[in-house]
Amino acid sequence: MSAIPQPLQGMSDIISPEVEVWQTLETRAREVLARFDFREVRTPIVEMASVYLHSLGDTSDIVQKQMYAFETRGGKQVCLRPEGTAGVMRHLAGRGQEAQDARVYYMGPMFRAERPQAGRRRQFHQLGVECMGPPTPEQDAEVIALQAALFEAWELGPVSFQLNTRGSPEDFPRILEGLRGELEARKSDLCEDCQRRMDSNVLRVLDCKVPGCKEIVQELSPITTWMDPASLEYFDRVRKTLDLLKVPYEVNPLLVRGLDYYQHSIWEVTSTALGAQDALSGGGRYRMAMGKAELEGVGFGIGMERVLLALSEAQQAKFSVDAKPLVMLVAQNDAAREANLSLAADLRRAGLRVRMDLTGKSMKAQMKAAGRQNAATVLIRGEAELTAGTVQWRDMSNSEQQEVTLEKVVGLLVK
RNA sequence: GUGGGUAUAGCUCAGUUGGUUAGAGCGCCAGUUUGUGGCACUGGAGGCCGCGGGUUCAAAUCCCGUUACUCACCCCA
Repeated sequence: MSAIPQPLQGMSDIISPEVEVWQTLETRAREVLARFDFREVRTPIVEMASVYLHSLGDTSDIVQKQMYAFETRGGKQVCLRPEGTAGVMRHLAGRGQEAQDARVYYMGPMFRAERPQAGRRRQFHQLGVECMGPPTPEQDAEVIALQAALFEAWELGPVSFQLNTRGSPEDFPRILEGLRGELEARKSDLCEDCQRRMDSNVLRVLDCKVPGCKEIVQELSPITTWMDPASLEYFDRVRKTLDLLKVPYEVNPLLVRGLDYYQHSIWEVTSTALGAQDALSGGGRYRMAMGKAELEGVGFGIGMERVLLALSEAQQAKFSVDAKPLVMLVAQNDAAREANLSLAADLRRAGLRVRMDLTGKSMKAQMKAAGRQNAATVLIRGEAELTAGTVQWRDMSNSEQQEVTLEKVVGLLVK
């Protein structure tokens, strides 16, 4: 047993019937994305480590300890992508006007070396969207509307859209200073983590789950206190546009997001169907340096594993049963089995899903297999049918059986 | 990186205060008069009880280590 290799920790094979759920989600997503006129971009899974080092913020945990990084034989520092935005920015950087207008999306695996838990894997899959261009509140709202359309297409049930603003980069120092100032007096009442956060990442104090911290946070001034009027005006227009686009949301003044590159609109989608990791998706407007290029855009990433977890069993079953009905060919003897090989070729060419026994099992065993595999139709041939040029057509749902000529079989099955 | 729980047949699990050939259900294979499924009955295959070490006359059962799974923290999708 120990000799058989297992997948790496936090990575797993995705198999039927679950893989059909993935396929359905992906297909529906592509339809929605096309309606908003977004195009797919497929960037490499391995990039130069520098692509992430500078863009995600050097202090984030992702960069500090979660990257699968290694050195190539040529001595290059590379890593498996821990998220999608930076790779897309690497692609767009230096592309001038083309990049200015980009509306792109990606789907695929990301890698972070964390301890796995419910809704968190080391290899996980994200669907991400990046919309470039000048920062307008209307653009932010349109991207949020796209995200809402995705969840609607997936029939995900009730999800909560939570929206907030981080203000402009000019606001940041005032916000951090303001927060630290108000927290300083209460520092000894904060949990250990939050005392550490006061230096490393003050904003994170706002969404601490420890009850004592929550109380303190309630008494703080909202971060909008330290924002420029222009930033507040920006946020108002995002909200107005969302109303016009008929996207329901709620403002959560305590919402913060982990990555440094966000500014102005940030949002999260959560589901009560999930455990501790209840965020299905997170997004926001960002500005990112990539080499000497500076890019700004708005986008979001959706954790596909979490979407699957949030889907009810019933919905998953519904998404799985889209396979075509199965036709099973049953043979009484070798001659019939050989004839069935040709029949199988014809039926498959006609687009039907066909299986047959190739090992010479008894008819009883073949019928049993047909039942187990949920065949809709069984075509049976023995000596009598071979000489007559017919097959026995058995409808497995009601056990009704009749003899039909070979010429008619394809036509009957295809309709 | 930190902490809790779990690890016995393909799957879901029993296994009493350590005791001799390790069990059940489902699934699988074959039969119940030889050209036919789903029900029922009969029989069969399949486990060095995660891996390594220790205690003991004796370990699935007790002790230590290790790996994986799982849940939570940190952090994040």
